[in-house]
Amino acid sequence: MTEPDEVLDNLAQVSFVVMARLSEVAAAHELSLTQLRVLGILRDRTPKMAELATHLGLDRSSVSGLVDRAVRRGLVSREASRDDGRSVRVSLTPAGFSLAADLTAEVSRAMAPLTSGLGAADRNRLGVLLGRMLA
Amino acid sequence: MTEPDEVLDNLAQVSFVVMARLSEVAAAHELSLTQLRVLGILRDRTPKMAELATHLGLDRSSVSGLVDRAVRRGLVSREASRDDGRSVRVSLTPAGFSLAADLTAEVSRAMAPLTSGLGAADRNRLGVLLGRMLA
DNA sequence: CCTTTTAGTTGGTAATACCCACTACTTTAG
DNA sequence: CTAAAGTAGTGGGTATTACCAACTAAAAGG
Repeated sequence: MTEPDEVLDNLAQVSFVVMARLSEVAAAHELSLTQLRVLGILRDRTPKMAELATHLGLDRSSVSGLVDRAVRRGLVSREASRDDGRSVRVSLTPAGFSLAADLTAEVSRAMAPLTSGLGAADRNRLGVLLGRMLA
Repeated sequence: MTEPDEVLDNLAQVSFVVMARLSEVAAAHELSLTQLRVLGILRDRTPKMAELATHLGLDRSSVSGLVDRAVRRGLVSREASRDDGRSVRVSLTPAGFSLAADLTAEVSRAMAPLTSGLGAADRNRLGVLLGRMLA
C-alpha cells in the first residue's frame, strides 16, 4: 500500500463489485438498480418528488417515469400534498414494503461474502472506517 | 458497530457515493459510467469482445453497441484476430489512451476527498482491508 | 392583482442493456 | 473428409434510463 492511489483503486473496484451484487439482487426481482434504490429510500422516508430526485442524484423528469413504473407495479403510490397543491408525496404500498423487506435481506445475503474473508475485528475496523467516510 | 449489517450498509452507501463521483467524471467527458469502465479495462488489456463482456458483466450484444460508439468517437479500435477468424480484439487508439490517462487523474482527484478525512494510518488500513476483499 | 418562482409532468432524443435470431468461422465426430 | 455441433460477434426488437426543454398548475411576492 505504498502507492498513493491504491486505496482509491481498491475502493473503486470494490464499489463495482458491490454494484454488481446489488444489480443481481435487483434483476432477480425484475428491478433496476435505481428502482432498488428507490425502495431503499422509501423504506424510511416519504419524500416529495423533488426530494427523491435529490436523493437519487437524478433529474426530476427522470424520477417521474421511475415512479410511474413503480406505481404501475403496485410498489409505490403518489399522494397529493394537502398543504401544497403542486407537490406529491411518494410512499411505499404494503406490497412495496414487503418487497423492500425481502430485498434488504437478500442484499445482506448477497453482500456478506465480500467481508467474510475478514475476521470479526477487521470487519469492525472496516465498518468504522467506512462510516467515517460518510460523515 | 454492534449491528451485524452496519458494515455492509456503510459499504453500500460508500459504493453509491463512489459511483456518483465516477459518473460525474465520466459525464464531464460525455461518457457513460460503462464507457469509463471500458477505457479503464482497455488501459492494460486487449481483450476479445466476449472477454470484455465478461469483465463488464454485460451481454455480448450490449458490448457490440458499446464498442461501436467508442469506435465512432475514435477512442477504440477493432482488429480481426489472426488465429481465429471469428474473434475481434478491442484496443485503445492513441486518443483513447490519452483520454484514459486524463480520466485516471480526474478520477483520483474526484475520489480523494472521500478518504481525506482519514489519517495516513487509517487510509492505509482501509486500503489493506479493501484489498483483502478483492482477493 | 400580476409577475415570478416552484412542483411536477410530458415529449423528444440518445444511450443502455436485454433476449433472440442470424451469419460466419471452428472444432469435433463419425 | 464431411456433417454436426459449438463459439464469436452482430443486428433487430423492446423496455428502461436519463437528459433537456417546454409546458401546466399552484404558490409566493411585490
